[in-house]
Amino acid sequence: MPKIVDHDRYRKELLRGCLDLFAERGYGSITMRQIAKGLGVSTGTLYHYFPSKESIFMQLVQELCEQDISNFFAQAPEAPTLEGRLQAIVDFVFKNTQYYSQQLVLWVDFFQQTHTDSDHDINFLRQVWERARATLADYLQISDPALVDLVMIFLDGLILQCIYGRVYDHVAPDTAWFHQQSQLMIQMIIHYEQNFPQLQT
Amino acid sequence: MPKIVDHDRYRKELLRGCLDLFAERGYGSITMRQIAKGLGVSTGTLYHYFPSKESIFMQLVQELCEQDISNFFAQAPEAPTLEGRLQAIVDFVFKNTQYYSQQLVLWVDFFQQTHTDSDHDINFLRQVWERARATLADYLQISDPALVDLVMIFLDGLILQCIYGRVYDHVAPDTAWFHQQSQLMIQMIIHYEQNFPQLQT
Amino acid sequence: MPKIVDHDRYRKELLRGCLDLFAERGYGSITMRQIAKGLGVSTGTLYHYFPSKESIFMQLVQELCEQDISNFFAQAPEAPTLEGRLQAIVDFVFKNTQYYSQQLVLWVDFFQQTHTDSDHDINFLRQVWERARATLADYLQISDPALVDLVMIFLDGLILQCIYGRVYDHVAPDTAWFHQQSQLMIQMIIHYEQNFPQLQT
Amino acid sequence: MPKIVDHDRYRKELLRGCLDLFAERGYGSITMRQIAKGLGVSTGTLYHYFPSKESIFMQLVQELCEQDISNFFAQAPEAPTLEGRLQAIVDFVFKNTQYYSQQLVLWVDFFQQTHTDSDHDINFLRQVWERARATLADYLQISDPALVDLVMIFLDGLILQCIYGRVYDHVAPDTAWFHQQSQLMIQMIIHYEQNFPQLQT
DNA sequence: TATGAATGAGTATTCATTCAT
DNA sequence: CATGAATGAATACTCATTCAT
Repeated sequence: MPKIVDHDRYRKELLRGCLDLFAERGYGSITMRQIAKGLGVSTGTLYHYFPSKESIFMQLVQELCEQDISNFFAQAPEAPTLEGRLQAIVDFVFKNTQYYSQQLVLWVDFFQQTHTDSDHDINFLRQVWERARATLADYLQISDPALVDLVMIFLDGLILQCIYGRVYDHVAPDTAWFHQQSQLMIQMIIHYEQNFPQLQT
Repeated sequence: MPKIVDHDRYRKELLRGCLDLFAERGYGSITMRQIAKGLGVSTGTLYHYFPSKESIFMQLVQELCEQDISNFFAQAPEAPTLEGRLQAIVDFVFKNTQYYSQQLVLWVDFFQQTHTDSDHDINFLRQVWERARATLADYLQISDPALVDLVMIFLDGLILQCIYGRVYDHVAPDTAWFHQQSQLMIQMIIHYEQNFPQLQT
Repeated sequence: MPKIVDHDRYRKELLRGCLDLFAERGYGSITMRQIAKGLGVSTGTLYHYFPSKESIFMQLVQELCEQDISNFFAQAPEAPTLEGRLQAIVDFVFKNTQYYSQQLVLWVDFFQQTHTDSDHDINFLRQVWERARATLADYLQISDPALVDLVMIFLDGLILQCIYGRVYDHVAPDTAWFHQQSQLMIQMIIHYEQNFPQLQT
Repeated sequence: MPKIVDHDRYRKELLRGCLDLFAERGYGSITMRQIAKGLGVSTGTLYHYFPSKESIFMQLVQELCEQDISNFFAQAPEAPTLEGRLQAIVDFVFKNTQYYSQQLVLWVDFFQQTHTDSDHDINFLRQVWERARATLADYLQISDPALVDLVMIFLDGLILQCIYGRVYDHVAPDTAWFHQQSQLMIQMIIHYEQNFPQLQT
């Protein structure tokens, strides 16, 4: 009759709590004690659920990719036009600016980590990444991978500028600026796509 | 005064040597001994020129902003058309992909650092940033700040994708992909600008 | 009372399983989890039967002393001559070289433990030790305690050399060498005893 | 103009200070902080001279073997008869009972360590060990290796009994007992050797 | 009786920093 | 100027032990 705890469930719960912590302090700087404290458990418990700091980090990256990216895209509203769908995505990103800022920081951290330590199982991340791109392509109903990539580039760049903006201004991202840039990009794509129909399905 | 010049000269020399080091291991993970070793000096000497690790980091960010961003844009070739100038910029970024990847990673680190430690003099960075944007606007001869921002967003996103690509594939950025995306973006801008002339000077 | 018997029975069973574990890793290095795993039980169960790690160790030493030393000597064959009896003992030790190597290591560990922690009830060990010596004297039919001690010294030294040998050569103890040394010692004792009859009963 | 310290000299000095510490608490139980404190330095300094705890331990074993065993045997007095030389050795061991007790404990610890961790360079120890035996053979002027081994077995067993004695009685080794056993052994060897002259050079 | 989740002090080791030379 | 020895607090991680189930 052991203490009844759904080990896996609790592990994922803890994992979710780690995003803020890693995003705020970064992989290299945050300590296990800080993580444990942030999660409200002891270091011993943390190690009961995760074998190492690196493992937490890797599992977190994986979990976020899998759960959030596909999940959240599934919740996206239906829209009849490409413009509407692009708008929906941009709105969605805007509503979750902080979340995606954190995730971007996490990914860059991840880049440094893997880049340095060499031997890591990176394949699973690649797959998740591809799935994210496929989901986006699916939702937008764009078959040309180049255009999908362009949208991703734009969204990444947008998030990055928000991060920089937060550093310089210590303010929340500028709504007006965000929408101005989004509209500009959407208009460009729509406008361009009307003259180069091969871009769309 | 000659001594001071030498001292300062050497300091900047050391500083330049730090970019690779910080970019590869990240601010949080690299140690002063590793930096010293990477520069070929003793820790004592390092502390003779810089009061702390944080100081090196901050000075490095500043130095790179001041020197490189504006400097390198000044070296860009003249081009009669907007398309040519955009092309020149994209080519330039492509030729220095590694450098800008490192710098992007450095900036994200910087974000975490300042975000966490609160009290830092960030103003000088803001100014440098504005100067970089102004330089870009100047070179492109675009007066609409929105469009300049869009170009920056695109370039940032592009670099970020290169970083991600390096993680997944362990390869140098894909030349063909890079150019495909660049052309798409440039064509969109050109195409769009021909129908919305208010965008250009 | 049957419950208590079962409890005690199981406790001793677990105890016997601990010898290998303690002997291989040493008291200081082995962990309770390793012991539990080695015994095929949970840490909780281990603590159900033993109040602490130290307790397991002490009980193990006691158990081994009581049970094995006297027990095994009792199983020794009858022999009419001193030479035969010495031979029987040496053969017995040789057949159980591994066991006695482990026990010797255990005793040295015990020495460190008690030596450091000061307050332990060591008296029971002293008694067991005396009983072992008495048993040996009895079996050999030697009344001179000095000669009994000499035999014990020789046996201890022999085991120790086997341990060293195992470290250097990573091989099982050398049978030929073992017998050569035993014969030499036995001959010396016999030879000496014939000229100094006061040594024997 | 660095701080002038003879790195190697100081390292060996620290090493010598470690014998008592390791012998008293054992490799597995002693902590680096305790070692540092016992040596009167900081943990940082300790790690400046030794890369790891294991390294200290291994270097200590090597250092003691090399320096002490051969050194101290060299200081042994000349003696015309085998009896005199055996006496000299026994006296020497007796005078350094504590030292050799510690060393024996150290060796048993070493056995556990190497036995467990598998891959260690043990060869150098084997060589030192052989040198020690050769030195002993040389001094005793005994050419029969079997007899040399017997002496070593006797000495090891003697030390071991002293250790056990210390546990039970909490007293210094019993001088009378030590000499009684020594005399018995010496007489046996002498007596035996007079009838089996092949044992000597 | 048996389990294994939880704890937090403790472990080996690292690190930014200082300072005697 | 330059060195690298010295420091001790901090880090990732472990461990004996407890206790709810």
